[in-house]
Amino acid sequence: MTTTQDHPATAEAEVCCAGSESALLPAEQAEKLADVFKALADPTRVRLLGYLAQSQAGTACACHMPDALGITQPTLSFHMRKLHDAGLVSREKRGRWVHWTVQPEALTAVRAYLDLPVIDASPCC
Amino acid sequence: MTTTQDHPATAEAEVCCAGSESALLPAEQAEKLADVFKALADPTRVRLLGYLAQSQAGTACACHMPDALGITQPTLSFHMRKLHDAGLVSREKRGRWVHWTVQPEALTAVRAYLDLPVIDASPCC
DNA sequence: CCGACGTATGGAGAATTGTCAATGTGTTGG
DNA sequence: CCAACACATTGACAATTCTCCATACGTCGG
Repeated sequence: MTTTQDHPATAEAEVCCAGSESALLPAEQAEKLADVFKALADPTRVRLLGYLAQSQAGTACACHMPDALGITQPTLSFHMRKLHDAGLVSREKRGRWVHWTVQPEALTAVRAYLDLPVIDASPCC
Repeated sequence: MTTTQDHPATAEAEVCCAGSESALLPAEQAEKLADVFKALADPTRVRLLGYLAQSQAGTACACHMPDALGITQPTLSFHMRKLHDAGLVSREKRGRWVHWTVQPEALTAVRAYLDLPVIDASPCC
């Protein structure tokens, strides 16, 4: 279960650079980020969310969701549930129809993560 | 296989707004985006990539990858391969050790997608 | 050249995911 | 009140994913 491998000597100059020892994201936070990424880890859902975002006010009725996706109604329902569970869209029932709206706020954490502020090259290795 | 449901009449005012008919992302493009999201759809990989990004010049040797992850060496190799296959990191072998470097360019498409320029509310529904 | 080391790969098993057909639930129109 | 509709849920199945152990591969030190 142990991964770290001892370097021959910490004092000697090694092929491998002296460990930068940067911090690790807390497990809980990493899981929350991964959950959002999971919700987007399917082409159909990527298209559905993109479709919604392009609609007026980020809202569209499910009945407008294109047949071009080539999926059945239960499958569409399945995917919208995933997006909803991840907080990416909100659900509003108007009569018989369900209207979905993008929740852009749900993406702020992911966007911050993806900015990945890489430390510019210092004399390391 | 058909999802679209006919509205009683296109002419009549319905509960559901007149379809915004926005375009759908091309399947190929949606798959490429989903592939990157898949690579990030795991807490361990989210932490690994974050760790790399925080290291000097976005580079770190695998031997520095923290034991705190609680995974075995094959599992670490498995995850790094996923990140590599998605183009998120590059691999460079220096002697016995492998050094990984973040490839921030691989994220530009995803970042553009996540900007989701929602059209501000027009009189729709 | 040989043994130790860092990493990758193969195989196996449990868990999760995506899809569909069939069915259930709530709403609307006649 | 009843039939048609919009959507959700269930159950089933194939495919994928994550994890480990065992082992193979390439490289370095002695």
